[in-house]
Amino acid sequence: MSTIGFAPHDHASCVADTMQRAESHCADQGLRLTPVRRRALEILLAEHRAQGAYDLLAVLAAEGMGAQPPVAYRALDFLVKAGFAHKIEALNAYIACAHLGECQMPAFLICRACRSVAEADTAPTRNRLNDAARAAGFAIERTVVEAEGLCPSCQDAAA
Amino acid sequence: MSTIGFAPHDHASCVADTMQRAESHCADQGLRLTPVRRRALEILLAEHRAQGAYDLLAVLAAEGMGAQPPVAYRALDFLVKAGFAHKIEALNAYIACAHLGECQMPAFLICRACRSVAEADTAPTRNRLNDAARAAGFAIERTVVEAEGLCPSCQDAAA
DNA sequence: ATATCGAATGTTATAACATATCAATACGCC
DNA sequence: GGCGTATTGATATGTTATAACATTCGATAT
Ligand SMILES: [Zn+2]
Ligand SMILES: [Zn+2]
Ligand SMILES: [Zn+2]
Ligand SMILES: [Zn+2]
Repeated sequence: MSTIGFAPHDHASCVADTMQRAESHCADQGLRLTPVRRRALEILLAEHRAQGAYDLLAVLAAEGMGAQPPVAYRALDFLVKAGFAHKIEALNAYIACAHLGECQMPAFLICRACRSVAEADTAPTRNRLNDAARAAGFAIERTVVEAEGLCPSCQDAAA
Repeated sequence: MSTIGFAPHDHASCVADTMQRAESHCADQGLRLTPVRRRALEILLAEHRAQGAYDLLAVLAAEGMGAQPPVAYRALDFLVKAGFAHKIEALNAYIACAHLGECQMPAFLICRACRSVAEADTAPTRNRLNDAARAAGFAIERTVVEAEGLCPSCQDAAA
């Protein structure tokens, strides 16, 4: 369990490492990390918070990289499919993956106040859900595990 | 773990029981199950499927119970807060609770083809998430556990 | 009975999130 | 160069959700 997102850390190298790994992953897999996609990933990575598609779009537009919703959604679609980003269903928003591509079944701790997000890998949950699914004859393709609440700093702020 | 929603069952009494329990729960808690709210619950209960707010609204409107979005969203808000319904975040849709108010931490199996939903209570998952949250100093207020895939009949249909 | 207050509803408008469609361009390959 | 595919540009539309304010309803207190 990493709590990156709530804890202070060397964020500059956090970003640099991830971009590096994204580059080489794309090279390996024959994926094209085009300028818009690359910039979209940088924008998501800039903060360990969920950002809406239109937030992303606003930044891209300000930089002259396309001003229509499809630009943002296409980039997000690519990043999600490549495993570089996740959609936070409870917020209809997006966040860069904290483990670049190594996620099996991500779980998120989501602050409702500041939208910061910590990502974990919760294999045990999958087992439990798998039991339930098997009993029901249900074929799981994707799982969503999200916990909403308050992060440490927002708890302090509320006190 | 109940797999109501996928398995055949006496749905008429499933509905009647739930409405009964909703009535008495409201009486106990001083909540008002007004005509619109009652009808909204009946509509959700009619199927063990997720229904969009605008689907619900269409039915209410056809019956002369209000034709504007806030009508549906207010009713849904009441039902969710009372524990009579859940929002399925992965679909932006709503479903009646299968355990009327007895849910601690619901988990859902969601068919992407027919939107039928089975509800389970997964206390063990909570423990795992709680461990993660405690380690991060995060205060969980609500959890979302959803598995998307294919229900038994839609698997058969696809075969 | 009637004034008052809070809850619920009616109504209009708009915000926020997401996709369909088709044309134009860039890229990799032969 | 010529071809097929992936990507981008652009317009329009579809879908989900809330803000804001007026009105009505229901219980309570005088
Ligand atoms: Zn970081
Ligand atoms: Zn926070
Ligand atoms: Zn039933
Ligand atoms: Zn199905």
